[in-house]
Amino acid sequence: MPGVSPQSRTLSNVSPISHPLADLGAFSEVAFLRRRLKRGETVFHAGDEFRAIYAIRSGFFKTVNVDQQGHEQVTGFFMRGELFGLDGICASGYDCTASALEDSEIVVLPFALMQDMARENQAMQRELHAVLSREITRGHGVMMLLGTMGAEARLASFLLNLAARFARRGYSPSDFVLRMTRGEIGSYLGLKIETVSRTFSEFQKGGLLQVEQKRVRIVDRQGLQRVLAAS
Amino acid sequence: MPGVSPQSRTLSNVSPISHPLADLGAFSEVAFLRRRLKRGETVFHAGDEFRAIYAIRSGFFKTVNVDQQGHEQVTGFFMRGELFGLDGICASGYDCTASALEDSEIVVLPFALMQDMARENQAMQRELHAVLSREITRGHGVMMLLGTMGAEARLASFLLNLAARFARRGYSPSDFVLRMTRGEIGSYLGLKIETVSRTFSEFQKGGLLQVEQKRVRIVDRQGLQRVLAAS
DNA sequence: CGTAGTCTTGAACTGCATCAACCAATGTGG
DNA sequence: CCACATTGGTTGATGCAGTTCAAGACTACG
Repeated sequence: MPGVSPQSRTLSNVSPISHPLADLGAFSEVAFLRRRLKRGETVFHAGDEFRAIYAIRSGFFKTVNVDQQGHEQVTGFFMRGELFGLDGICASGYDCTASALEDSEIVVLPFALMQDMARENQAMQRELHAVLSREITRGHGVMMLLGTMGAEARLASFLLNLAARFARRGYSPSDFVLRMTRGEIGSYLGLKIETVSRTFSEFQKGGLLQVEQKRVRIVDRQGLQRVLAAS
Repeated sequence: MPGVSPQSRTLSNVSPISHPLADLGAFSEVAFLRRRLKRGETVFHAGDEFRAIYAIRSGFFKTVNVDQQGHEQVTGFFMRGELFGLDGICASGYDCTASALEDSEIVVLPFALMQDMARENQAMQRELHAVLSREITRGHGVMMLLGTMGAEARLASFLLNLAARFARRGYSPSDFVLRMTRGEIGSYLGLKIETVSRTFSEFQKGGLLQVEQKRVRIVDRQGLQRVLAAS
């Protein structure tokens, strides 16, 4: 923490955040320790002692949970400005493994320090609580997706969610590159890789998407939303 | 808040909490406002302005989320000592509707006050953060269940989870009464009511359970765990 | 340039949903 | 207190969405 004391900082100038996860751009501007990761590197493993949460400055991450039976599932994808590692707070440790899907840079936010800051600064406290509750809400969204939607609706929902998050970062919401594999998408959506692949092809044939490998162009946004509604 | 100032209280004497959601017995002992509800009454609706979180003194609750398409899903069941209403913190409002599954009593914990207390008292802050992150972790568990398990494993997991929570409250972990309907179980587990019913019957025939209406006796706990492992 | 990882597509299978009928428990009004 | 309605639950028959198994194509990276 070179120079400036953490308590003197504030997050009150952070713009109100909408959708799925945090968008705490401001966190990533703060002079905390940074860390660079290459594609495939892990930030922490499930069971590691909890010390910090992480804000993404650049790149793309996934979190993977494993249950007692050894089933693995991707429980989240995170992009620039979003936070991960929020599980495991005050628990025995992280309950997931976080790894980079491309070369990335993150900001390490030691949680003890975050708590100190939250106690000193009400705006900071509110921000922290908002981040946590937003992650709870995101979980509910995934539950609904897995519990009530068919394969087409799941993929459509996933793509529209990605598009919205790219849009808020100033990227094109209709033309982007998927950083994750079909298998990872399937894991997240509770589908097999073949089903994901077939559904992509189907969307392409239906004129909703243009897909070439990892690049996706959303041709008919409304159409995708209709797929959602049709479920 | 009659008499005692909130800042003077502490939660540091609360025993460390394990499993699925909060077990903040201590919260319910505090002299906050209480509220009695009859079976079927709702505590809050999705979209209501967020003001408080709720601790259960007695009874049983469910939370139900609704998405844009109007799909409903039960996202949680909560029993004595557990907290609900954690979503919607610092968001526009609750994202679920909470209602009582039987005549119940809850403690209203105004969140602004909780935040004040958390800023004054580090133990309280830790407790609050633990509760929030535990709810995130619970969400991950449900995602895994919905994303990777078959019907039998889902129901087995559900019953074993209930059993563990009853046990920690001093009730029998092998003989209890379900407070929710088959439909509500199905909604929570991402299954149709007929599948839930059939799976109960199947477990009964297999000698794992004895079921009569809402009363469930777990005859072969190990067997249920084997069902989990078999998935 | 070759090998490993990723993706696509086809064909057959299966687990859960759907549709439908019936039963049991609980509640209501005459 | 009984007749009837309502709600919740069970069970069977059938259908289909998504899985599984299998084979081949494309891509990327050392």
